[in-house]
Amino acid sequence: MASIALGFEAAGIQTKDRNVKKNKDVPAEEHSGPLMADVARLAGVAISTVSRALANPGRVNEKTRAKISAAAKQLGYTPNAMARGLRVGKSNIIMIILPGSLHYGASQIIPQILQGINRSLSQHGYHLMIANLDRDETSEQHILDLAFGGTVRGVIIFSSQLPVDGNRSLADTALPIVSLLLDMSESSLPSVVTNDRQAVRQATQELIELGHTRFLYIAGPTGNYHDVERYGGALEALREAGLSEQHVVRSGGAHSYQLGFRTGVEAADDFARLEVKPTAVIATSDDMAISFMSRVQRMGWNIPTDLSLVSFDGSPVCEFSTPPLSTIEQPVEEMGQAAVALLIERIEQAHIRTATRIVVPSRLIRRESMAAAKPGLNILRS
Amino acid sequence: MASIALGFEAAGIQTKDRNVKKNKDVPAEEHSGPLMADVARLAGVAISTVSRALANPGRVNEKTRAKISAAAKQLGYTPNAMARGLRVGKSNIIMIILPGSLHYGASQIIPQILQGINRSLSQHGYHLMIANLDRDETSEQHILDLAFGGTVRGVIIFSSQLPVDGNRSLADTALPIVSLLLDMSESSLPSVVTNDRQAVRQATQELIELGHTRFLYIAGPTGNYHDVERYGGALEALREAGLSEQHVVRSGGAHSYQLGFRTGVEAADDFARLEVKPTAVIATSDDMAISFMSRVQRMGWNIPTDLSLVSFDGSPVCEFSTPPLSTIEQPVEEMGQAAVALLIERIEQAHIRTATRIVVPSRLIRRESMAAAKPGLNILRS
DNA sequence: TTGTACGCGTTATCAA
DNA sequence: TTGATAACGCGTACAA
Repeated sequence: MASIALGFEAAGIQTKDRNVKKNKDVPAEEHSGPLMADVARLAGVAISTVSRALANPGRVNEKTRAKISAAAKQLGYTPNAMARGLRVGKSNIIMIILPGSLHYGASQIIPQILQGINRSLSQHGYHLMIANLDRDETSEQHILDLAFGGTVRGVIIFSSQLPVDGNRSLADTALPIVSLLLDMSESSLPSVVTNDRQAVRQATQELIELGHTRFLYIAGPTGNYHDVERYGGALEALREAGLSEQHVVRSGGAHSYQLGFRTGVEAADDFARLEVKPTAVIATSDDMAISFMSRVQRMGWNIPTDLSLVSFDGSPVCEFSTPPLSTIEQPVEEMGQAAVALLIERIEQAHIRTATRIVVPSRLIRRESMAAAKPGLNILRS
Repeated sequence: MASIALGFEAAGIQTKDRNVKKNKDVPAEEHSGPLMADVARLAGVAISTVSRALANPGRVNEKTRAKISAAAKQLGYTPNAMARGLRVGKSNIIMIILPGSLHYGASQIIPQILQGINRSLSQHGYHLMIANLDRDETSEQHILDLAFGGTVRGVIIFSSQLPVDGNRSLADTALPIVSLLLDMSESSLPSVVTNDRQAVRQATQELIELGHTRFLYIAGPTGNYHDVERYGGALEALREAGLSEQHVVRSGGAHSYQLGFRTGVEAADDFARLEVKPTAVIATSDDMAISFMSRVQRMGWNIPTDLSLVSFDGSPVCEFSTPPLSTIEQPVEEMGQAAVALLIERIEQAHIRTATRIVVPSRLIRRESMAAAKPGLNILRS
């Protein structure tokens, strides 16, 4: 016991002498921290006992366990993750694949997602590695190296494409994969999504209740999952109200969501050119709504008097535009948590193979940008 | 050669039989991809030759190299990163430590930083792992486990505190560490920063040239590095112009940058209470400026007629506020690249030990929120 | 309950 | 230029 109270060096433990006794084939001395063998020596037990004491504290005598953990603490021992990983054939690193360009303007979904996911993962003892899926070959190779090289234990994918390179495809991995925000459950990937369609439908319904009958829809990239869902939701609401598809004008569709500001600016120009002006605008991202509003206000229109506006994302900044913007807030934190839960379930119970879809509902935040339609205008158009 | 043209299974290579011949102590069959031994067998060479061919292609006969890489490709072989890492005592994972709460409102610095860093790292063959430094013990432990457990090879820190837990402190690591955005070069950490001080000084100078002599400064958390620098810059400009410290009123200081919107709202209230109104406002984040502007506009002040406004961060959304906001854009991408360059230099040439400081200049984007001071008011106050 | 011995998949040394 | 072999640090089946 006395020796345990002593310092690392003072205890006569020569950590370094493991490099002396076999003076051949010594790799670069990078890590060089105390080893399990050092802990064992200091505690006066075998290495395997140390291993057990640290991993299965129950399967070792309480007294020796205490001795060992004291020794470990004294030495500042940290187990080598790669050695453990190699031995058990697992790692505790989760990879999240992000779309190439992260620049989402006002929206904070990416950092929020990372935050939420990382927090959940930490609680379960996992770490988060990020990978960017640019559309070049190198980045796909990197991702596949990570997946097939045993570095990562599971994947959260936040992008539509599964990376492929030569023979290798992420789809062929034995690794658990969960799709986030994008519903890929039909490709048998468990997915965590929000109810884009229903949220837009509800927002449209509210606009209709406010007397609006002519809409401008500012679209995301044509064919994109989110855009299809959101536009579909708007159309559903129109149909329910007995309004034909003629009552909505589409703008946008040419740019990715990353170029939302530009899309909004162009939509404002489209709006200016319309002979029959809509009285309500549904933008599929806050960026679009913000730049659109900025431009149409400059052109002389008043929001919400002339034009109501609602958008998607729930960016905090929407509260401070003039007027404050109504927006559909995505439950980013919860989605991240759900994705992690799904993933960990698959990791720890490998037999689960059925595709799952978890829907975490979005929430409309009503602000001043939504108001009753100008009576005159709508009567004119009906 | 014929066999190389065959498929993996068809070539008679029984990958699995390595589990048969020694039927004891078989770890969980997680990875189970082709091994270097499989490649060697298919190519008809020794394992060590495969290793060389893949790592040092120069030191092996071109003909065998081709044979080996063909076999590797055919099998879809990916080297096991943990085995390699264990052997060479290095990993190729870089950890970035982010502050606990990432929610920065309109600013996009975090995703931009991650993007820039990840891109640079990928080019050098490294991967990025993120760690959140919440102020709880667990997150510090996680970070230290990563650092001392050999998982990571270097650290980029984007937070003021170095994690500590018991005996262990990140400061004691042999790992290369680079500080980003925060100047920690005096604590002998190489740092990549921007010229906060000078950028604010320049912006203040421009305001003075526009005739402004009374300022409201909306502060970040009191004592924070960025705030000290930025406020210092403002004061320097005042002094140069022969204006005393009396000419600037401070607001804020109570909240972190994450609560920038709130800080701005409170600053608007402070502004309303002031008997002598400043004619120019310097906000230390875009969030503060945005919410401040929203509130004072609602109170009836006009920007920029009554009040000029400039802020810090360069959020894209500033272009679309009404009026468009002048803001100091931080060169986030370049800073990330510089940090990576610094880090990799330290990794690959371990002897470098002098602290370095790289300053990447910020750039003022002038927009309509900055205009000439109302002549009357300033004459009144001079 | 503890110790011995072996192997995880790779790289590096040495000899051929 | 290539092949046999010994580590890297840890976990685990088995014997004690």
